Amino acid sequence: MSKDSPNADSRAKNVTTPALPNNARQRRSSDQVTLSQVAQAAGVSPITASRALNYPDKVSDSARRSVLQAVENLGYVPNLVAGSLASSRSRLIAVIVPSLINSVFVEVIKGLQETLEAEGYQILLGNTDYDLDREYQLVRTFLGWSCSALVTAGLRHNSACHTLLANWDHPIMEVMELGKGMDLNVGLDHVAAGRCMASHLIDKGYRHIVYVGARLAQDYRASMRFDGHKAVLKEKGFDAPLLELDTLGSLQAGAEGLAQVLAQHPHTQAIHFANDDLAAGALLAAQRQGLNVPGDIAIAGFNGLPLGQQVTPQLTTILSPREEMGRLAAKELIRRLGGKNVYRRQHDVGFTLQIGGST
Amino acid sequence: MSKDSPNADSRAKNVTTPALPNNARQRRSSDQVTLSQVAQAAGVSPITASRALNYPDKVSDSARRSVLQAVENLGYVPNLVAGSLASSRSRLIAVIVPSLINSVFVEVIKGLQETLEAEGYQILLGNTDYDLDREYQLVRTFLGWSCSALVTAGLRHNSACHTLLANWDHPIMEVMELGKGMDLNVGLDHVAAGRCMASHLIDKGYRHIVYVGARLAQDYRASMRFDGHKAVLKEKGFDAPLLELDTLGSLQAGAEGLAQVLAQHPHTQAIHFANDDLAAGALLAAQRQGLNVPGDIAIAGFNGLPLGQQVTPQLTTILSPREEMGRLAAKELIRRLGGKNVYRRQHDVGFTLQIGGST
DNA sequence: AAAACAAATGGTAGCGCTATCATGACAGCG
DNA sequence: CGCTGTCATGATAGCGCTACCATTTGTTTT
Repeated sequence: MSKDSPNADSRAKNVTTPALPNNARQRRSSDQVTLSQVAQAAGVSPITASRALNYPDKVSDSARRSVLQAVENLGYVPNLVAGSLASSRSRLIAVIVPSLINSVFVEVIKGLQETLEAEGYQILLGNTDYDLDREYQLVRTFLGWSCSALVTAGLRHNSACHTLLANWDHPIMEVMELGKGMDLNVGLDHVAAGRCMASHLIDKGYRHIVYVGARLAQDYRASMRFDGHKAVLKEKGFDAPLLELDTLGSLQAGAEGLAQVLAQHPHTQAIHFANDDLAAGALLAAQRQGLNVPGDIAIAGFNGLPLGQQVTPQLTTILSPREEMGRLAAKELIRRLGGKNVYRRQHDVGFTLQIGGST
Repeated sequence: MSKDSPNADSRAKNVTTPALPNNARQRRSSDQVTLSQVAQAAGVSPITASRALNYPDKVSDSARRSVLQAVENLGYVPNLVAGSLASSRSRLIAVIVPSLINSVFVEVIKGLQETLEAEGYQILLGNTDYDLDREYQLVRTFLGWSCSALVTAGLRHNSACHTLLANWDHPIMEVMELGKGMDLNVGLDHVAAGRCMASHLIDKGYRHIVYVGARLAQDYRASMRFDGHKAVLKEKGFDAPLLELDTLGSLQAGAEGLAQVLAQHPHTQAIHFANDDLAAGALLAAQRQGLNVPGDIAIAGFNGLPLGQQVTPQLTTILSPREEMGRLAAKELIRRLGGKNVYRRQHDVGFTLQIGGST
């Protein structure tokens, strides 16, 4: 076949192509209904259709009605990606927690979620597994989604993350612990909580008290509680031994912690556990071994998990308002996102010493 | 001042303005670094910069290096919204669960999350509170984000939701229960699980067995387990009374359930609880009341929560592989998203009867 | 040596929506 | 009656990125 005599097909191409100024390409992947189609069906312009959906009182009743009708008829689903790009507002809230195993964070998420979802925000969830570099990566990704705000557990970040967030011009909410954060902060004073429980144990007459935590470098809030605990004991002139477990907090680990304390510190009268999972695990293990709680050994926890309230004797613990923390954080964010003035950047949700029969 | 003799300033304006064809508006809200700036700094075209980041082996080593360097220098954070709009791929996975209070769903999320995040997907989290209309709303919203896939707990949806999903051309993963779903499915057979536990109780010699659940209309999987339970009891010629609590499953509710069963069915020998929270609550309550388990009353649960393993006697339960369910669901989704063939749409993760001392 | 091919890069045109400005209609007012 | 102000609507031009094609250069094949 000579190249001078192209076949009909290629000639057809050569003839039709110049008709269009450039080759008109087709990129639309799906057959998704667009706002323009809705607008056309409703007999209005695309921008009016947009307004009818986003600012209903900016359009006439008739326009609004016909747009909504068209949406219904065509089964239109707004493309939020396009909307966000155009408006640089996404109604996404990034939530970054260090763990999903630990029910404490889940309860905070729950509080956040119910409040934010009611206001039409969606949650983008990230889990750092207690790794600050991972946190940085997640923050980067989430900023890329033009999130309306970011919630993160804790006040500690690596320097890259800090820089990134400091230059970000949206609300940042740091939850769990109380302190001077980057922007907004809702939490409780963990050092004070540790002091509170230590004081309680001393008031009860215990002198040989061991603090048991798990992976304190990661769960640094537990280590802040230990700081408070230690300070009180030092003030009273007592030793403050620490036992650190290598496994993450769980019932199983609590049983292990009890065994180690009994082995290493046989005179121990009371154990102050970093959380209720550990404490309840120790309490149940003590019972299996026939130890009397608090007679042989007193046990205290932290968090006020339901489990601790149901065991016998009831676990002495410090009740932290976790869902409330989430809800308050969400409310404050919403205030801020609504352009309201923020009077306080720091919110102390407090805690309650709950004295059970275990001490 | 006559209007014919404008001052120098306004004349300057009048002179400069016509130079631009139309008034050049400025929309860029933030001073965010864009890919074009990165490209310029790297001395390549924007599209090459894009490729360097998204398809590193499609560009030369030198180009890749200089782009990455420029990214670093300028602190560029990719705008994922823009990228998603252009490519209609978002690397977002919608995850819709009925509850965050129930730790079972959280564990599934955990399994999903760790697997998906490792592959660079982000989770958009939604909570229906067991409301199918709410589910529909969430699905609509999430489809608007051009999610890469959607994970939802359960096979039941309202008709609008069903239609919407049926016309959606991305993978859909329905988890928790096993059955013919819309697309992919990873779960376990709840009827069989109910049968399994009922058979165990009968084998143990119990005849008067009550099933206790909470809000079965919502937690319909618990009611499927009851169906299995009932079927077995009927086959053996026994009655299968059901007690339905009005509060959601919790330790507290379990204690309440025990009290009601003892009041309404005094001859009851065994209680088959819909889940471990209820069962453990009842077990702990029984102990507080001085009842012997299983002597006075046998107690069984479902899920295999750690709590049930730590109480004495250990709770007889059915172990459901929840994190595994999440991980498997995520893996199958990733296979599918990677364009791999799917050999099986249904995956049975199974369950294990775990016999403790409580029956 | 010419032709065919692959690899690297770039120009262009959107993705679907909304911010911005412009316009036309209509009321109020001196 | 013209002037200003409000309201509803529309035309236009991006948001920042990537798909698509075209082009260039270097490498292999016949």
